[in-house]
Amino acid sequence: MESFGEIIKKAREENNYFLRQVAAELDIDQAIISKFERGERKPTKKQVLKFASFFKIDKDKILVAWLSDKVVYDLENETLAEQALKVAAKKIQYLKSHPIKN
Amino acid sequence: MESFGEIIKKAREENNYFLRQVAAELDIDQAIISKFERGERKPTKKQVLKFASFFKIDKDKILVAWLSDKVVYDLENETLAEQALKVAAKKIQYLKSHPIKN
DNA sequence: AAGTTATTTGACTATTTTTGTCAAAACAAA
DNA sequence: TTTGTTTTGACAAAAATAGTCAAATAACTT
Repeated sequence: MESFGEIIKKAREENNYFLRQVAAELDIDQAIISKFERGERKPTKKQVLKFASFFKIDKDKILVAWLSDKVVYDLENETLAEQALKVAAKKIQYLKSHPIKN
Repeated sequence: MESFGEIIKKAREENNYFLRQVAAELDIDQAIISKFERGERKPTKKQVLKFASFFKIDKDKILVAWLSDKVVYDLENETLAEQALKVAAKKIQYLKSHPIKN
């Protein structure tokens, strides 16, 4: 149940990298990575995948962390968050069973 | 499990309004309302509440529809949607039990 | 079918939000 | 203090979202 930021910070520390080094490797400003780690900014999907491949983090794991962070962001400070999640689950279920829309 | 658009379209039709009239009442361009009804655009929270009060729709109901639409939007086309939702639920649960952050 | 009214579409602009860059401040280790 | 790392914040750039409007389309009505 980790956040994206926790995952990449842990990975960075376990692999003994400085922000500067990761920044150079991934070509992302180190200030931004610092913000990612602390959840102050949210990465793009492309950036998420860069981290996954560099640190060899399971793609699904990191994507789930990232996606769920986005959802949490949408719902935080909303008292109806839980209800909304349940309804969202049903809607997604529905969309899955009913093929495409276009 | 309705979407925001379905709710307001139904309300408009049941109350026998033309888009033009709702647009005038709520001071929202009718083209935009047309797009709301068909899910082509997403309203702001303020707009959602305008609709609720004008049509006397239960606030919670319409807000849940709106919030869940947003979540669905975040997750659509993502195969990990269900997993992300579950994790998001846990995270929100956690945030609720653990007071404020600031 | 023609005329009238309602809805939808799309091009355009404006506004807001998000993203990236950079240097300086703050922090940590020695 | 000196050196090295991380964090912060101001700013610019870019992208996403929102609003406006007129014309096209669709739906009624006669």
